[in-house]
Amino acid sequence: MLKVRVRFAPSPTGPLHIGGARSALFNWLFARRHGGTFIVRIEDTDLERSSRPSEENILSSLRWLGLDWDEGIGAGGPHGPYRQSERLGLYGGYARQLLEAGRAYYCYCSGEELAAEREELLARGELPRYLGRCRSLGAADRTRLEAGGRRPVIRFKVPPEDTVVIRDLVRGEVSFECSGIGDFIIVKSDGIPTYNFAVVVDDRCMQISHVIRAEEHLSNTPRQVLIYRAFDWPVPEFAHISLIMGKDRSKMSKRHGATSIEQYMEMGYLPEALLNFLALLGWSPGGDEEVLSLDLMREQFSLDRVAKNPAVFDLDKLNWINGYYIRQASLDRITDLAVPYLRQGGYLKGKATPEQYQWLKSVVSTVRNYLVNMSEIDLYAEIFFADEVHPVDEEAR
RNA sequence: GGCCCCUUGGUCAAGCGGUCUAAGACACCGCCCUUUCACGGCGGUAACACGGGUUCGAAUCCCGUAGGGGUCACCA
Repeated sequence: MLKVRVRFAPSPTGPLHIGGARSALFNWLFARRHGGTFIVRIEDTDLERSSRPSEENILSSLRWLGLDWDEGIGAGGPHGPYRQSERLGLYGGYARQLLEAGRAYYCYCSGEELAAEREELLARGELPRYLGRCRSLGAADRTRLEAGGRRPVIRFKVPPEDTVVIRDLVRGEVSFECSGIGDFIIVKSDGIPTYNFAVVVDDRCMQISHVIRAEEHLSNTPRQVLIYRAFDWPVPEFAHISLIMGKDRSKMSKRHGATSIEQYMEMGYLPEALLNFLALLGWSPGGDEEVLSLDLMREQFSLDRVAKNPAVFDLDKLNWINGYYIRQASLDRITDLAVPYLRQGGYLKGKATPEQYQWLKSVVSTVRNYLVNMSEIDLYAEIFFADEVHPVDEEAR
């Protein structure tokens, strides 16, 4: 097998969420399993929605989880920069190549024109897609349109009668007819590449061997393959992992409760428990043992044991795994983890004296069997700290 | 709606044509341990979406149907 190089390439438009963390984990496991390289790249070509705080949240969540990366933001590497907004100068040259080869063209259609075309197609019961009005614009047309103040986008010319077959490592062969794909935009009118173009250029430049990502990208993949073909670049292997869904079987979102890694951290979930749980959501080890450390998982991970069907996020099971890890961890560690919650609850002020710390340890050790996450220590700690105890009845006493 | 993906207990899942009267885990229920609760131990309820094929034989292969999901942006 060729050298394994995989990447986690989030868009910094919000905190790292459960699904993203699982994608990162699978990439990490795959890289570590095969002695490969794990790269973290930031896809921030959407300047409007991207933000530095989101990027920082994603990176710090990744670090908290213990998913370290070999190349990328903060780690450097020979293929940087690893933030797309800092690579903007690079994409233009590739777009020009496509233009010169006749594989792409300038398009001056306005938003209104596009919307009208769209409606017309819909009305006729046809697939809404760009019909290629600007495909054969001459130089004269272009100067005229530009004189009129129009800024063009660059569209990729999709070969009409072609079929794209993707060999996906988890889904098998998936094929798409090009007739269903309109000429899509690769460079926006402000000169910034779109996602479908930037990923391909970057994955090529960074010599990515396996693209492991969420299933929502599956239908984008044929477009990307078309670009690889146009450049005559080797196409990487793909592995599309199913989505994680909420209790109601729709895609996980805020209304399903906590979705960001940061929230779980704040509630007192242990990183290894979260990782263990996430790995089991879509991947199963060969044996019966389900409590697995990162080290064990990296030894056993393989893409052909990744499930095709989407998985429902089951908080009960996460709670069970987390409780299990809390019971297994050393008392010192659990006590340290408990301190911030006790302080927050007002049971502890300032730094604990050695005597207090011993007392805390004994409290933690008697109470830890009850915990599902560390923040719950607050519920059980009161009785140990209150000056007076008020049993509800004789039995409670 | 078009295209694409998916379908084993409430949930995660094993199973990759016979060993399936279908594993394991979570949740639930019961019993044991324990002065109580928790932890732990033991046991139990509970599933191959449906209909056609193929085959001596199908949870496993093929085709439909139904259901769920994703995607169709100058977002990623």
